[in-house]
Amino acid sequence: MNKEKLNSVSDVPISRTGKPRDRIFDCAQDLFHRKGIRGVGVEAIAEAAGTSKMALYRHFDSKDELIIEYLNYKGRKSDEIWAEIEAQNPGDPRGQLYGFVDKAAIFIAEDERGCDLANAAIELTEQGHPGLRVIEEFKMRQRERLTNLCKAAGASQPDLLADTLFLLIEGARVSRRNVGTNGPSANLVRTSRGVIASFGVRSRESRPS
Amino acid sequence: MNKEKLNSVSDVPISRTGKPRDRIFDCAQDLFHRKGIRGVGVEAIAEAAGTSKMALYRHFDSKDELIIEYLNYKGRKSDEIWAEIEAQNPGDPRGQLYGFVDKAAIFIAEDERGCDLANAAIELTEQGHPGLRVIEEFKMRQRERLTNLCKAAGASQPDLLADTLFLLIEGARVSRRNVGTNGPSANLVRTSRGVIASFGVRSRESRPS
DNA sequence: GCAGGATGGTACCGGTCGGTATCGCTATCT
DNA sequence: AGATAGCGATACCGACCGGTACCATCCTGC
Repeated sequence: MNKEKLNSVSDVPISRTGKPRDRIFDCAQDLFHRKGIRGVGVEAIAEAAGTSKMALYRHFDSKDELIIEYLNYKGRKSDEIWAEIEAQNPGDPRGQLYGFVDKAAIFIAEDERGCDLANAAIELTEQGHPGLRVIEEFKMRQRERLTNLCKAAGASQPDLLADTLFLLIEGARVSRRNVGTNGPSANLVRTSRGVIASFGVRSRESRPS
Repeated sequence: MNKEKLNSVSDVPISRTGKPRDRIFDCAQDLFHRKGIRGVGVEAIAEAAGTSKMALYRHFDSKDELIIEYLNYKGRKSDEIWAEIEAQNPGDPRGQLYGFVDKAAIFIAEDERGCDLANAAIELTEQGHPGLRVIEEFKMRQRERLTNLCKAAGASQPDLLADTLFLLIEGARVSRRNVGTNGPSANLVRTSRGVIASFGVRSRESRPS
């Protein structure tokens, strides 16, 4: 149970410039991601941001507020990716659907920590924690968006296809953490493409075996 | 960040009988499951088991050792379920495959906390923590077992089918926690049966639409 | 019946937790 | 130039963290 020291080389603060509030949040966001919400204390956040605990509490009422902002931030980042996919395949829902899977696979391969929202939900064991609502709402939005995309792509059973893809991606993210890059998550693209095709949605460029 | 009090009604100790070591482990196992590894202190475990911290440290060298034993225990419990499925469908790999999915769905619906091994992997952010090895080995074994089952059932691409099911189930477990019972995890059986069928494995009793 | 080991209780260690009070400094605005 | 507000630092609060020392009791095996 050795607590990891703060002073290790990899723990150099991310942001030493900009307004204190931004620096604090940047560091909080990064530390929450890497060490988990319960694995980081407010003191460590303040120190990483090159400031003091008091300055932190001048901008955030409590650690919980920092957590909520962290969760909303991660949700926003994810929304940006959706917009990006749409921009890359304008007016082409099938392309967007395949693009969504490809993008997810890349993100999963790159980040060993998995989904920050899902991780937070596991750490927030306090019943009725306000963060849980944020997470649930985000995931529901994600599911709905995926369903709409499947509908637009002309899938035979759009709701079922959307949930299948949702589960596959969600599973790949946690599996990436548990079993590593060579585990089942490595097959996310193959398996997703197969499922999409089996629901009657064919991509133009590639055809799954 | 209000720490939940130990004295709440739902926190009555699970086991007050039996040998101290067993009582301690029973309580540790239950508390780890409900509040997460980092959410429970050794003192709380000892208290729940109706004993003292010293007694705990007489049986376990450290909290880490307790964690390792917890992880191994959860792995063993899961192995028992495999044996159960085999016993219920002797010599019938196709039945076992469908039985596996059904069983997984039931477990997911019943337990909102998801997979304890996966949850632990998220909480164990200390790099190279011995528990991570236990988790990885278990998940690898699970994957291999599922692959063998898919082979025996005569699936067209057993490795790919196994990984697809693996990801679906893993995803359903975390989704159950994030979005609740009515989320995508509710469709685990439908979606899994569809995938199994699309790999050329038909069940006798039911035929997915 | 007696010895030895396991048990439970209490107090303690240094350290961290989330959160607060009080400094003196400095940058900005008028 | 003077008022104001944000700032960094330090010390502190009660509580808990993982882990240890010590001691009185109690149950067991011989």
